[in-house]
Amino acid sequence: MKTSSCASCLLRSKAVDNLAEQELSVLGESCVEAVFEKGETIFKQDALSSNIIYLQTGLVKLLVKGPQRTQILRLKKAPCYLGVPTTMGDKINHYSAVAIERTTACFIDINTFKELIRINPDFSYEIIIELCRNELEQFNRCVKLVQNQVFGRLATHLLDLSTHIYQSDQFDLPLNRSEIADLVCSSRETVSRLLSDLAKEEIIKVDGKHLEILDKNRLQQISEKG
DNA sequence: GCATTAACCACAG
DNA sequence: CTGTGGTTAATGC
Repeated sequence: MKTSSCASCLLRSKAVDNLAEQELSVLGESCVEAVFEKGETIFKQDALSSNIIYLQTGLVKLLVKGPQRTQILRLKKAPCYLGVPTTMGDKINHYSAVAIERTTACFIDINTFKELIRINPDFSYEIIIELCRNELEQFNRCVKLVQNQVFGRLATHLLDLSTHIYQSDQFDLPLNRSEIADLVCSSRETVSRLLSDLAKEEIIKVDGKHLEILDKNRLQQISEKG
């Protein structure tokens, strides 16, 4: 088994930047790097989890099995940690993570991670910050989902893809229509229709999975007012 | 009542 | 896998 050299890693997290040389080598010894192709599962709901995942590159969707259908909790883009709540908070995963782009992930042994949290406050601080930001994002998403109409929910997520994930007005949708529906809590048909409607209004341009945002202001209005 | 919203079904590229 | 049309139920003037 090859051990990773976290000391020389260019993609390491801000938290890991705070580790001393000796801590870095401890981390490296308990850390394994793996590549996931689009569609491959990184970890699975209900399975035992004994690792914290750090995403170096790529894009991932988090899924939960609901009573009716599978819900997409959210998308997560590298660099970020995955599974801290689900691994620290319980023995099993409460959700699955599936790569939706080619993704490189480091698997960190939970005991090593806990030990680093314990001995290095600057490391812990960065982890807490990331967890807190996550929680705030989740709260916002929750309110949007519950109080906005589908139009607004879809618009919000298109803007999110554009500004936070791809940093461009043009990108290829990483999900099919049905998955977008699972993300915005709607049906596949409605997503199809709304995308064509937005295209008719010349707010966006759609060609299969390719999407271009033409009128960001109007999309923002729709996103806010629903 | 009448309009709007959005889900479900069905069927065709 | 997608786009559209018809139908239907819930909700709001």
